[in-house]
Amino acid sequence: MTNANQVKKTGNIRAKSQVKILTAARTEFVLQGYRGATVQSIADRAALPKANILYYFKNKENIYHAVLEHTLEMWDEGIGDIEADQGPKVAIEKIIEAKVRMSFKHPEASKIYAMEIIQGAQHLKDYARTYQRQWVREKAKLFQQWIDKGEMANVDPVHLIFLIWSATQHYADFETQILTIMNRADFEEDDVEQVIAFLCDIILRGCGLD
Amino acid sequence: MTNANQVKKTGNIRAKSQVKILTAARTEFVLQGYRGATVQSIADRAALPKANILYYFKNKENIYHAVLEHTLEMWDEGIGDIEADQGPKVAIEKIIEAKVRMSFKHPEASKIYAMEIIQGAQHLKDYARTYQRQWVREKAKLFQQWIDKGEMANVDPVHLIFLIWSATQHYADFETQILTIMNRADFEEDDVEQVIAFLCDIILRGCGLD
DNA sequence: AAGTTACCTGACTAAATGGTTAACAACAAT
DNA sequence: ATTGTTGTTAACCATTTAGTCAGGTAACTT
Repeated sequence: MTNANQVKKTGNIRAKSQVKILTAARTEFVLQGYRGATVQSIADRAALPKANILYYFKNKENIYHAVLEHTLEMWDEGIGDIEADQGPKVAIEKIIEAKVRMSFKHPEASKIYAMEIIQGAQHLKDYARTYQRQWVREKAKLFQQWIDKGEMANVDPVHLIFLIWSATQHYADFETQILTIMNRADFEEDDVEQVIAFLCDIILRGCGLD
Repeated sequence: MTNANQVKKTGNIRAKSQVKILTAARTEFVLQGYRGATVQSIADRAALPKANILYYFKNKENIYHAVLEHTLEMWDEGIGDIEADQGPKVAIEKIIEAKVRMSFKHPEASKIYAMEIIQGAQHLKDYARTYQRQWVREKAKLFQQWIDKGEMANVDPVHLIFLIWSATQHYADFETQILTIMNRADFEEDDVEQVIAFLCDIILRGCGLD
């Protein structure tokens, strides 16, 4: 067997185990919080002995960091990028759609991130904490240009972004509450489209874009 | 000394200690989560010996329940009630203003509640879990009547309430992130009014109420 | 003054937890 | 076959944690 194959094979075991562990860990961290999730509980959920978990990850904090990192990557990929030439309507629609789809597809990722921020972002490195500042500044600048050109109502662009973020993430983070209020056991396919339609409708009109 | 005075005096010690403990506990629960907050850390923050904490509260779960209950009471008091005869514009303004003020005044309460919901509301009793269903149903009914009378745009009332909740709570729960993005150390008086104005402006217009 | 109640706390314990180690198993390369 | 690498895991340990308890003090009542 070639060296490449060997790397691939061992890499597979490693990768598979890590995915199993991280998946279990993500769930445990959401359900129990950082301190409440024990290495043992993660091991149980992953159906692996505890020592095996600590063979692949030096320690608990490492597991959490890996989960967090994965979450941030997902956020980065999932958030639709917008450009100046497409106009405010398409831009807002793209952001709303991307974020709503992410919320329904990866609620746990959103929850982990939310809990981290709520608790003061103690585990986030500085670059991760300030990363979004640049993102918001850039997008806000675009919105401001559209406002200056009279292409949309004069609303504070930064707060507009907060509004879109909060409204979309809400469906992930407060899943439990929303399902209770809607008297449902689970979300269905239609819900995603309905939420996208609702938010686009009201926010676009709110921006004078109907 | 009369019996009433005795009750008052001892009651004061009890009440004072409990407030001190609950205040410390709330902060610890926010910063460290339920499992991460230790009785010792609460004791340290309250500047009391650990055994004293457990004199006033049977156990850790009891402390948490007391904190949660206090949070729910605050939510109940703080949320402005709306009525049919005032029309949709005033109603929405009242809800937004009440919730934004609460978010800026008691961010910790909002955070505790948010974390509890995110983690699946494991500590909330059934009546607390379903309490808001009735609240939302009632208010949604009002909105629907206004829609039917053509007094506001045809937007889903339930999702409208979710939108208002999420947008307002965001300023409490994601305080850390918002401050980082706005490059600020703290919120100021003006911010509250500005957020209220922004949200009323965009949401009212979104509901066809400008 | 004596008794009763509320309040306070250092010292302790049993259980849980994160992490280590040492021995072993699978397997590929030489 | 031997050697080295990777994966596996039971047993173990030091520390932390929630909660108990016994012995106190202070305040109030009679």
